[in-house]
This record gives sequence, structure tokens and C-alpha cells, in this order.
Amino acid sequence: MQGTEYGDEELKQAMTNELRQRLLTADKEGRPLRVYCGYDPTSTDLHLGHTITMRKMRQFQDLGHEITFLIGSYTALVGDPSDKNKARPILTEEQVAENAKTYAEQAYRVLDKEKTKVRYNGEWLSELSLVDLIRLGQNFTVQQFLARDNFSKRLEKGEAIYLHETFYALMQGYDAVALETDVQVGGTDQLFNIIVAGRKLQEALGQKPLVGIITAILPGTDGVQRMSKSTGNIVPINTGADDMYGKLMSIPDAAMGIYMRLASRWSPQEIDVFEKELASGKMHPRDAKMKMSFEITSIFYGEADAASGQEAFVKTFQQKEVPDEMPEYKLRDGQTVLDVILDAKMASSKSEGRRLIDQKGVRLDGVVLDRGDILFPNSGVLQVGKRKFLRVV
RNA sequence: GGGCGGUUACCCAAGUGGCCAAAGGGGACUGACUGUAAAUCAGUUGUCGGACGACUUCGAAGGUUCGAAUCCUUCACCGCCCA
Repeated sequence: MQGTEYGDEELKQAMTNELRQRLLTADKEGRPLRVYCGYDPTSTDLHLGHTITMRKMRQFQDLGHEITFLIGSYTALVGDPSDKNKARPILTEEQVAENAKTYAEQAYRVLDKEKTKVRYNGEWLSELSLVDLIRLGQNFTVQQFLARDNFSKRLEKGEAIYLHETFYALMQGYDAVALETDVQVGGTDQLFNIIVAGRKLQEALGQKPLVGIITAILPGTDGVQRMSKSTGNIVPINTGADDMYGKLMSIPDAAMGIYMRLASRWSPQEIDVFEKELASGKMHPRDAKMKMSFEITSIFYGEADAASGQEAFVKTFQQKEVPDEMPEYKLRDGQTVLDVILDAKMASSKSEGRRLIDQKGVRLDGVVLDRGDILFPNSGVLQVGKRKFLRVV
């Protein structure tokens, strides 16, 4: 129950007890627990926030339980109202299929490929008839939905709540039924979908209601808002060790605690030690963050790559050296500084490039360039801002 | 179906005829400093030109006006209240 967050002590107790019970009965029946967590393929990349629940599943997996990585191919068509205070744009089937492709592969950075089942909820959701759906709906009242935080808030603010959004909970609840779920893992934003919808439908259809494992939500690199692609504060999984390490170093100091708790493999005791040493001034916040970044990066890339990511970071940002590796660019005749910056996509428009030059953000071999309209002076390392490097030859 | 209100840049949001490329906040970016890409401080944040400047933008299309984000018409979408 580490890293869980129910927001309600009684619920947590109930779930803890039920999990214990369920383990016993499964053991008697001589079968593993069926555990799943669903991910809607709304973009192509998984990020660190997704991995919180994946690592929780990995724990079950390591204990010999049966894990299903459920891709919400069908639910993604609806758009979950849970994690937004407004309705999501609806994706087309093509977009969903495209995104789903990359999901499972990325998930194996955390989950054991050999032991993980991958399912798509379109398998069963597409089979439901209208009557089936209506029958599912008979288990719920409108009041139950209106009591939900995110609906009631939108209602108060006078924002739209679409009818189809209420189907989302039903669909997810039906996933739990279709998978005969013992345990479902999800973030606090899924509390309703898991604890209310899933359990209720299972009971209505003659199954034992699942045990919900509810994890806290990881904030993004801004340290405050939930990590999500649309907020632009994500640490992607498929990004490379250098970048992951660097992105982790950019989180505010204040967010270190929750990152350690949710995304590292450290025990609560170890984290306590960190926090005490930080509070007493015994440990430097930078050093703590470096350890944290190394730890999290190595979960995905292994220690060797994490170490080289750390090295690159120290060189570039602490010692302000140029990194060893950077993209190369072949200079063509007649190109101005601005042309190169634009062509190498180091700025998105000429105006932006000019701005960067005005702000003394463009250097060639360490020397600040103050004009963009001149011919590119000589080959060398072009640096735009702090992080973008280009070897111009 | 009827009445009223809304739609502004990446997001939130101000602006109700010229001083509006459009306040403010968030985010992002740059610089300084530092203990890190943290914190803090300063700046930048439509496009194009070296700059004084030009051009496109305020849901869409038309119109009034010397001049429109602001007024009028039509259309689209949304919310609220009533049925």
C-alpha cells in the first residue's frame, strides 16, 4: 500500500483488508490475482506519470500475479472526463490505433514483457449493444455522477458536461468485468471509475468486486500541475537518459519529495533519511536531486546510461562545457546565422531567432553573436540558449 | 421551442470605435546570479525586414465608418434561465 492515496482513511483500510482477503482466497484456489490498469492512448508517448501505476503492477508481477496492460482503444474514443475539468477532444480511430502501437513497447521498460498480457478494451466494448449499455446504466443514478468532484465543479462553473462523458465510467467498469478483475490499479483521478463503477458493475454481474489500488498523482516538471502532455510538463519515457536526467533536474526542489515517493524505488525509510538530511542542511538540495534523477533514470535506462546522463549534465551545466555529442549541421554557401538557426530548428521563426540573438542567447564557440543577418562566420559549436547545441561544419 | 449571455494570442483572462499586436496572470524562452535546468531578480513571448517600419490576428463571412477586437447583419459553436 506504499505510495497510495485514497483521500479517505476508511476506504484505505477497507481496501487493505479486502486485498488481504483476496490474496487468501486466490491462494486457496491456487491462482494468481488478476491485476490490471488501463491506459488511454491519447498521445504517442508514455511519460513518467504513467509509470507510477505501471510500477505498482510490476510489484504484483514480481510476486507472481497476472498483469494485464490494458490499452483503452475504445475508451480513448470517448475521452475521460476525470483528469480534466473540461471535455476532451475526441480522437479518431486512426489516431488511437497509431498511438496504441507505441504504448505497449514503452511499457516494457517497466513491466516484464514475458509475463504481461496486453489487451485492448475495444475487444469487448465494441461488442456491446445499445440494450447492453442501457442495462449497465441501470446500475447508476444521475446523482451518483453529479456527486463526483469533477462533474460537480463543472456544473457549478456552468461548463458543459456531455452525456457521453458519463459513459466513460460505465465503459471502464465494464473493462473490470470483462477481465474478471481482482485488483485494479489507477490514480486518484480514477477513484470513481474504479471504486464506484468497476465494483458496482462486477457485483451486478455476479462477480466479486475488485480491490482498488489508488496511487497518488505525480506532478509535472513545474512541480505543481499534474503531469500531462497538454500541460507540457512531462518527462517522457522514450527520451534518452541524458534528457530524462536533465528534465528531472529541472523540477523544483519542493517537488523532490513526491518524486522520490512515487517514482523512485527507495523505501519510505530511505526517503525519510533524505528529507531529514535536507531539512537539517546536511545534504545539499542539488545533491539530493542528482541522486533522485540518477535513481529514476536508471529505472528506465540502467545505471550505465544514467551515469553518462549525469556526467553530461555536470559537464554542460555545472562546468559549462559543451557536450560530447550533438547534432551536426553542414553549412551551405551564403547562409546567415539566422538561416542556420532556423534550418536546424533551433528556433521556430526568424523573429524568435532574432529575439534569442538580442537576448545574447546565441554563441559560437562560446562567443556571443550579436547579429543574425551576417554570414555564418566559421565552423564551430553553435549554442542557442543553455541546452541546444549544434556542430556546424 | 422562447429569453438572455458568451466565443480574444500556448492556457486563463481584461478590453465595448482611434492612445490595440491588444492589460493582467500562468506557462514557455533568454540573461544575471547561484547550489541545479531549483529559488530569486530582470527581460522577451504574432509574422516579416538590420532598424525608424510593414503586414496578418480578437469564433466565421459580409457590412457601416476616415478608422472596428469594439457598432450592424447573417452563420457556427457554447452556457444559463424558462418550457
